[in-house]
Amino acid sequence: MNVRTVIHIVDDDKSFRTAITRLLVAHGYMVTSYGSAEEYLSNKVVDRGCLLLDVRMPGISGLQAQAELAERSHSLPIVFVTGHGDIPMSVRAIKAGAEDFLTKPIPSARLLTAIESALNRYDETWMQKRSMNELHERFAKLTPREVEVFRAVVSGKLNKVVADELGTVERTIKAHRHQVMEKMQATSLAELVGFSRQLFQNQTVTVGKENKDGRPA
Amino acid sequence: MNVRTVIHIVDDDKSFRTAITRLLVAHGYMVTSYGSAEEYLSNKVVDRGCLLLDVRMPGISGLQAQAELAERSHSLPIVFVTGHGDIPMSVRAIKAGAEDFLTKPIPSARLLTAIESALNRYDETWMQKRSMNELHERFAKLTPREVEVFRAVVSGKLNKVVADELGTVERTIKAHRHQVMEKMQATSLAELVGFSRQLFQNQTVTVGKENKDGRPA
DNA sequence: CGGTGTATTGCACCAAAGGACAATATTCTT
DNA sequence: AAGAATATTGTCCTTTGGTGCAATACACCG
Repeated sequence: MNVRTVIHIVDDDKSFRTAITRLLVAHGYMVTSYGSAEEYLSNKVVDRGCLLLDVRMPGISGLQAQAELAERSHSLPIVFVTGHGDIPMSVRAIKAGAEDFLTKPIPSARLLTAIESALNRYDETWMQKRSMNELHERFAKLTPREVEVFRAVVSGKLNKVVADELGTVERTIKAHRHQVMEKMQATSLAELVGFSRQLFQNQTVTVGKENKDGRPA
Repeated sequence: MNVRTVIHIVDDDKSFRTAITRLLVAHGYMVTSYGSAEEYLSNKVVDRGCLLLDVRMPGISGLQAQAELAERSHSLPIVFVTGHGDIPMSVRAIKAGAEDFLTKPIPSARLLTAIESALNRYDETWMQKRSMNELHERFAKLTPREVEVFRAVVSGKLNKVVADELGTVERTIKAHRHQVMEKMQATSLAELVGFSRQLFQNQTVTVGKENKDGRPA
């Protein structure tokens, strides 16, 4: 079984959907189309692909749909397509992560390259996502106590220090630490730290001495 | 001495520069203006600030200037400002990292919020950049051999394994490792790994077993 | 109540990392 | 040639980390 690649068209203009579908099918893509954002949103997409999204539609607009999908951490890259776009609209869409913003009439070549680009992004993103999911699953198996130890350990604290902080003894920390390594499937501390960075990329490290005035040299 | 915040205006329209300068000065900003991209590019900017860049100008265009500045890892966020913009242009600018893309005539409030937003981004970025520079400076002090050891160590290898790989003995690796910790100013392996991630964020970790078909479940 | 999972801890032992003190060899610079 | 930086290695000792084996305690579930 091969990977299905599906282009999803969401546009209230039936003739547009038909035309684009024909074009894309002719180029070997599998296509599904929807007459409204609501219709698309009610489905859950799992295939590799991208989304051709009209901005102006009755009901939920394209931009609203984009926001909605972002909350769901939707994985499909979005190519906006519109007949009546303006610059602020395009700026907003791109800032919100859209892959491209095309105006009708759309030259076929332009559309196809946008789709290719979107699919490339999909592929790039996908591995990372799956990797992240995997890590989250492992992390979810940790007990609360183990989570505490995990965080302490990847921040470079010695076992005995962690023991003090958690009000216990070193031997106990060793036990938890062992469980953490086991459950996270880490083979070294370095790897565990790597996992931690992936999981909580927020905890950015800032290095270096402060300037007195907070300015660059 | 306080932090200087300077807004740089690059526009070939003198009257526009004057008007905007007046507006911004009235709002407490320090302003410098340039009649062409070349003029701006020949200066080197060090202050906190942002750049108001016209897209269409004689000589180097705003978009070209953006590309040029990107190569220099220019730190100032760019707000594009134009009288004759179109959607593809705005998409390109935003994709290339511009903070915003405004069309003349620009409502004052719109411009001011864009600038505020740009300055916020500047502040966010700045700490990271300085942190990164600091790390690069430290890293630059490592000898070639130490770099090898550094890379091996943060990948979780045991000293003796590293020794084998580099054709030497464990004691030697310990010596280099010590130097690495010293020069990178790391107080723990975890921290060193963190530094490594920052320096070479490329080396993304991918976790989990491959699906046979490479697709999500 | 008995089983399971979690948290805890002790003891002993081994492996790995790191520091102290020291030495040798090479290369490059002044 | 003298001096500095680099790369190398040795021995000895300490600290840390990791494991095996085992036991205690608590909470929750059927």
